[in-house]
Amino acid sequence: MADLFPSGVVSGAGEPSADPQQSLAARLAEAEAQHRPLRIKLGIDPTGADIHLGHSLLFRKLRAFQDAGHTAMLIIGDFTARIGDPTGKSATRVQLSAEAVEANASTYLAQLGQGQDPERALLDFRTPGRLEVRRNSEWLAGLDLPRVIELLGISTVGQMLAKDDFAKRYGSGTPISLHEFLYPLLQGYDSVQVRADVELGGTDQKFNVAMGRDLQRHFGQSPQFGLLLPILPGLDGLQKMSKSLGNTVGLGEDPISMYSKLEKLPDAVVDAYLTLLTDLDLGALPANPRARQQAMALEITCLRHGEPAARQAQQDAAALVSGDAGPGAARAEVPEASLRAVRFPAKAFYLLSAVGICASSSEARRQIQGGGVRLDGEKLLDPNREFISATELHGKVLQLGKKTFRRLVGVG
RNA sequence: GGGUCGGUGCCCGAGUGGUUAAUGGGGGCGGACUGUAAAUCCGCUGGCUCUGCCUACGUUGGUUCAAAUCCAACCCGGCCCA
Repeated sequence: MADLFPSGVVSGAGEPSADPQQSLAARLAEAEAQHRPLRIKLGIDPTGADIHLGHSLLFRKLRAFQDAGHTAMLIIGDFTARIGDPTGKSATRVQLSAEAVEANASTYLAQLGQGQDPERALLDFRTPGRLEVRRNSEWLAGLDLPRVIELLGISTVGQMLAKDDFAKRYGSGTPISLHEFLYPLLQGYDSVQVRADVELGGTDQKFNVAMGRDLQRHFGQSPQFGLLLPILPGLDGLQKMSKSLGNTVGLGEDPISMYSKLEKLPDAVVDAYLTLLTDLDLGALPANPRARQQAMALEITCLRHGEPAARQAQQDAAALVSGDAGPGAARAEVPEASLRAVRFPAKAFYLLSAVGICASSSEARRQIQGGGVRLDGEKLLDPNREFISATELHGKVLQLGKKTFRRLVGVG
């Protein structure tokens, strides 16, 4: 069975026992004795549409529990998402509509492998009893004031201010809205509702997970075990992987972009990726940093897209960047960009933005002037260079910097 | 509710009537170097099919030939008091 607690990956939250692994083991033994599967809670926040590698680490673990015969309780935080996330910088954030949340939720499930080939799916959607998907609006939307007050009474301001995020903001004079205090409580209440035995989360979730334990105790349940996984560093190697930081690799990304992002991951975090996202044996891998990096990129791409696609991506990525980008790039698989929306005659800087390589035509102009743009391997230096028709550009590869490529395709 | 300080570009943060898309730092992007890395050095970092034209310093209105800079009201926040 897949290891439920690989070394260095597990830490407990609020367990009396000094050894977290031991108390998880106790939990498992207890389930065994009672002939019942453990209920493993994992909450997801359907605020964005994409799942990235940082999330997938949690799902991998959840899957391991499923494979060991336990029940995954996937909680979609549709209610909490609608109000807003307190850990964000701006307290007032866009309130998502119910429809938007629902749309995100189904995109999530699709990415997790709902209705897909079970081999490639992140979670086991098929085996009966292995997965329950719940939305927390089921029990949160109807909470009445007396119950809310009861929840509020379980914690104290002091406890709330002990939470890292709150402590920082309070200390620095950044506003904290009262309703933000409700978050940990509501999230904890989810644990009560689903009678979670174990809650999975990143180490940054320690506070919330511990709160869940308090609430469960308050409501007469035996408190869940918090299984806290390390936070995956982002592509910058410094901060956590997070969409708002723009340092993510999305599970939905094509093999090439996935591979090429990963192969230039900072050395310092390559091993973290290997341990957290793959089952490879570190000792068996090449010691050379570059080779190791590539092995990691290949394996992760492989897990998601299958070996043939991953190998192809590796080759293509090499071809794209190798000095003679021209012929190499012409063969390699490059995302296509339609010229349909481009109005001809088109000046170079306009083309870049119209095709979506640059965010704006002004930026495109700057990039060209800065020498960062190539057309079929040839440096494009005049932002005002005019192209008269789509046929002139059809099939050519437009390149920005070292990693952005688009094959231009004309109409028809 | 009262007092007080403050709201500047992705972030932090200068600027307090007049050669301005607005000093500086961070981040980001591009170039050189390299291992498609790190470190280092250099450039760029509002928008627009752009030799010019737009829109920008919480919001709205006002005073000025001229405001991010002065005035008023409003909105939002920190701190202190109640």
